[in-house]
Amino acid sequence: MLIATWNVNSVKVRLPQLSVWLKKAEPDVVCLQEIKCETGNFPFDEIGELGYEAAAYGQKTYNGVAILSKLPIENIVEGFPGEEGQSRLIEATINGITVLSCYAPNGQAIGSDKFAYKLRFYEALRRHLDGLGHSTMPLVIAGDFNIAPDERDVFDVKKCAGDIGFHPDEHRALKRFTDWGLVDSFRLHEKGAGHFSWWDYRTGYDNNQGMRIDQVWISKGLEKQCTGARIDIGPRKLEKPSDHTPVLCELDA
DNA sequence: ATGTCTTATATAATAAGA
Repeated sequence: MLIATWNVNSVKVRLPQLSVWLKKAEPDVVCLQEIKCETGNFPFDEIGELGYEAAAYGQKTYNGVAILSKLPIENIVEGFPGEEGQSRLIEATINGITVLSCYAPNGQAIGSDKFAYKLRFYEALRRHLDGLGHSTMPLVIAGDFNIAPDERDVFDVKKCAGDIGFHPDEHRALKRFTDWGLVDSFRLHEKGAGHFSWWDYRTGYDNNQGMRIDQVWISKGLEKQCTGARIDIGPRKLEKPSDHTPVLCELDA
């Protein structure tokens, strides 16, 4: 089962690129973030024509998450207690695996109200996993976590140190969350630095000033079944790209 | 500090969020 995550930055604007990529990459499951539309405005018909079922949880203007799947989607749960009115998590069962699409808060600036919300969100996310069960269960939580896990995951350690997305408070929050029993599937297969999933529109893509802030986290129970993981930079090079590009994880499941 | 993109409001620039 090939599972992917992609922050599309508006599913409406990105539908052409999404359509092209689904046909080319043929993932079985795709977690989307920043769909930026109300649930009722999600392009269910267009996605259906491409061979995917979809579960969406959106809101006006901002945020919004979805799960696309070639396999049947069951037990859909929209949101969780830590979202504080923002559509940032959707959960479903696919092929016996609990799949969550997650859009963690950006946090804007260190010390801001939005930064405090980001830290609260992570604490609530951990509590939510505790409620779901033990890490021996088959679970995948994929999305835009708005944190680069370690020094290999930013374009310039000195420049990024202490900035949003690479701050010690964020690393503590991420660790507390992943200590539930999650493994960064990308790092099971790639140990090197300089592999990014997001590049700021303002600094551009060409100089590779990116960060690896999108991850497919898998439960320890699934670790042995993870046969591959990669980032597909193709969509970031297209016309009118999202600022993020898809991250993929292959599971023998 | 700057750069750009998307959405909303409202029909032209701005603001907010990222």
